[in-house]
Amino acid sequence: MRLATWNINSIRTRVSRAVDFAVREDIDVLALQEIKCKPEQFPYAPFEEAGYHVEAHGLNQWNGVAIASRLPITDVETSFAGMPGFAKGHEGPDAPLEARAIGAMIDGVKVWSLYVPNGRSLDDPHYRYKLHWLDELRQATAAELAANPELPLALVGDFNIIPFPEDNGDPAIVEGVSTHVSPEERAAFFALESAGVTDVVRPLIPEGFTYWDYQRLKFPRNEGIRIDFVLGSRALADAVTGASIHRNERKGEQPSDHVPVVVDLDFAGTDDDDDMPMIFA
DNA sequence: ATGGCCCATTTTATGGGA
Repeated sequence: MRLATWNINSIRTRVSRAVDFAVREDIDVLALQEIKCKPEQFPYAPFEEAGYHVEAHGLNQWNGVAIASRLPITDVETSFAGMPGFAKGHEGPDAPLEARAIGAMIDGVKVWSLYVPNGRSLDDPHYRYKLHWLDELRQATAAELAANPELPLALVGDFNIIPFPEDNGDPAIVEGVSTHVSPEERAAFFALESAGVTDVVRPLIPEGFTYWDYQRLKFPRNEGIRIDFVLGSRALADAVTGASIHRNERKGEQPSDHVPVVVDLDFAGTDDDDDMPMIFA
């Protein structure tokens, strides 16, 4: 399986970019974030003509996530257990859920396309929402893997966290001042490791940005940040044979401000049966 | 001079993005 994640920043504006990329790169599963539309507004036809089935989750013009797949999709979910909601002036347990998660089983792999809340500023209610959302994601992930430790599980998407100082090439994002780099956000990101998932791209690609702001010539100056990740359970990580960050997708007409991140998975090479020897051809 | 963008919307302002 060749699995990609991409914050597309409006699928209606960039549908040809998304489909062209998927076809050109031979992607089996494309997880999208920020589709910025409702399911009935999603441009399904170009995907279907290219052989992809799409499951989309969107409630309004904000957020929105989807999974496009050439392989059969089952067990679609549009929120994880405990996922909190948010609305202006409407914090708390009864706040409405946003369209920030869609999960599905695809060829034995559980894939979640995630769009983590931005946080806005350190003193904003949205920041507390972001930390709560991440803590619930950690708990849901831990529970899912406790119930099925051998599950190949992929949490992919825009995490809106810059894990390491070297992932921040944007001088506008300042440690101690800005969101995305606070100790609490980084702790929430690394706490996902305790739930059983790790960044499977980092070992193969130690350096590289996935987002450059549209403003102030950030891309030509290479003042980007690394915030888009593929986190995998042990069974998934053991199957990774390659990874790539598609920096060229930031170029050209009407790019998204994010670029795709791709991982190659080969489960045939994984010996996950303790009683049987590996069979070599 | 130290800024310069882009998206969607019951659009000509506003909310959101990181």
